[in-house]
Amino acid sequence: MTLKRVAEDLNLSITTVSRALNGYPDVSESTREKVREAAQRVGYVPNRLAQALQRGTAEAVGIILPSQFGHFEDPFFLELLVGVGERLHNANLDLVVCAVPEGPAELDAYKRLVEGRRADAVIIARTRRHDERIDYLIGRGIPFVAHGRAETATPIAFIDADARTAFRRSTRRLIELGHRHIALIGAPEELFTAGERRAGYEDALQEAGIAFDPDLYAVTKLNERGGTTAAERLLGAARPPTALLCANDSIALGALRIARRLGIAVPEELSIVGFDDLPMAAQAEPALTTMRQDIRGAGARLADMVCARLGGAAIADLQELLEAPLIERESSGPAP
Amino acid sequence: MTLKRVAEDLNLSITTVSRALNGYPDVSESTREKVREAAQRVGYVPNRLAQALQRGTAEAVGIILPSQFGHFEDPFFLELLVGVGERLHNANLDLVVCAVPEGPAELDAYKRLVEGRRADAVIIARTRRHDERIDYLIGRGIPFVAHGRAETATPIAFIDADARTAFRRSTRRLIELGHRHIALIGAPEELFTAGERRAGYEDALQEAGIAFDPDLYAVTKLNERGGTTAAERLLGAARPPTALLCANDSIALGALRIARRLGIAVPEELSIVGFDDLPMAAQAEPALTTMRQDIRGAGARLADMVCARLGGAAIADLQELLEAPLIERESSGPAP
DNA sequence: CTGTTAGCGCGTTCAA
DNA sequence: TTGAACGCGCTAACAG
Repeated sequence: MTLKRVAEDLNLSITTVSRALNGYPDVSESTREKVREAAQRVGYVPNRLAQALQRGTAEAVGIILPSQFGHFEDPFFLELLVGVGERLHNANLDLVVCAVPEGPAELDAYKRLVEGRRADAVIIARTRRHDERIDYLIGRGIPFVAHGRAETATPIAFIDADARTAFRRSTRRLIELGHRHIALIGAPEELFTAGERRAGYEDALQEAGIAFDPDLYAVTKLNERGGTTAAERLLGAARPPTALLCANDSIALGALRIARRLGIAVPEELSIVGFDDLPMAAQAEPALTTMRQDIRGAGARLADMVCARLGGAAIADLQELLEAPLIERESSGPAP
Repeated sequence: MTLKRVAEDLNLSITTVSRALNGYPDVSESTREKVREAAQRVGYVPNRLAQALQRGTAEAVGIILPSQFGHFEDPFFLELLVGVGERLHNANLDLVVCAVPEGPAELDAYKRLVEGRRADAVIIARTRRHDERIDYLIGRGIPFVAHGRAETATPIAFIDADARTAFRRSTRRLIELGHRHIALIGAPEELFTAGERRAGYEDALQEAGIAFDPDLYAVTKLNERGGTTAAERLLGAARPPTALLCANDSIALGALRIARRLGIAVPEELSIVGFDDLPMAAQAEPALTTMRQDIRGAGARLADMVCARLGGAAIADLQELLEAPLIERESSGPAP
């Protein structure tokens, strides 16, 4: 059903029908009513593609889902997606999702999205310190907002958890509990957040006069398997740590499993702390101490920010650093 | 960059450029090369909106993400999304995702998607026995494929796990292990799969000459909390079951937690079996016995099926029932 | 208040 | 082998 057919039915011009439906003031009330009624009756719905072409915008925002081969995806993404999606839906914007394998294909997907005019703006997640996606978007002048920060020449719109503060606080708390031998299982160093987490950890150590020990630092992918391998190595050392600070909950859960397998009691002999507060964190045995991030809320804010950006808001007003409070559960306690 | 500008640069007509790029035979090789080179150089990418409008198709498929208020989402969806998304991306189709709260808004979202010509076809998941979304799509003649079956007057394109067979097999196995008191924690009965799961369970009971006992049957939402409340009730009965068959892994994980809290040893005193084989199933303590579903693979097949459907394939050729093999881990064993 | 005209970027007739 | 002209469905400038 098109505007044209509605117009023919009513013996009116296409223009008048369009104006009546779009609430223009210069159309008589009686006509407007007639048009409204007719449109309703025949079930007229505007063709968004045509609208978009005419307006020169896609009325959509894009997001890339980097899929990992052979691995289950991070539940993090689904929450983010739901948060973003619901809010965009209310703003009458479509969400175009591209799932591509992690790697170079990712950037191509962004290009296709924006150069094919399929999306007016994009959202990017899991930012890297030097992020070619961001460089590309800045270079092309495409509006975007990021979940996470990056090292860029010009400022970007972002929302991020203040991981540095959170990790400093958590490390401090562990020190307070008597731990002196605290290991960090960090994220791959190309991720921006990896540096933040490590910095927070080092801040606290320094404040307490504890030297950073490279033997107590490991780096792995942000999934459970990464946690198991890294924890295995750290716990098998001559002087194993009494506490394990993990870059995210998946890693922490992996560490928990290794501890159990090695017969190390948690939290009596070893404290473990995660980050994210995934649903499974509270369900773990023992329940995982972690730092909380409201992922769905962040998604909603990201959607708001995209809208604002499309509306011309300044980047400086679109930068948010969120608290990630420490949730102490059963997996952490006094040093042995 | 538009076709027009490329044409102007080359002193050719828009038509010729279009044809050269789209591989029409009636254009000289030399012209084609020149055009290709120029397009490449200026970075021409066709405007998909314009293409879509012209062709009368959206070159996109839609999918709805039903979000649950106050609950974390089922990881199931993310896997499905990745499977669908990757395959569609390769087919050069966009995936537009709508996240809406579960309920009546869901149907509206579908309407917006297809009536606004934003999607040529849709994918629906978690089908209900009487599914108004399916009725609507059939009524409007919109191509769609479903993950799961439904009771419909006309056949539909679907992919589904053969839960009936899987549940029969699992129940049989438990009987073989000496269990006679087997409880089922089923899904909400409006879901098609709920009936299948229960039927498989009943099939096996009947084969073994065991009467169905309504006191050993509970129904809950497909999440962990549902599992805890249902298991609590079942295990607190006068003659508690020695085995718990759960509609999915989330429920089973909830049941596992309750068993632990009640001091019931698994599998020595109680066997627990799930469905889906989520990543956390293998990580649970004890590792969960479950029935495996390849969700990402199903997503990929769904994408193929949508393409086939859009290409005019018959519905009868687009119906797949997949095995869900029993994966025996540590949470099941001989009856006490 | 309403209609005519033009054009968004593209594919596809029909002529030349 | 190429180009001019038309239309997909819609909104907006300009007349009347």
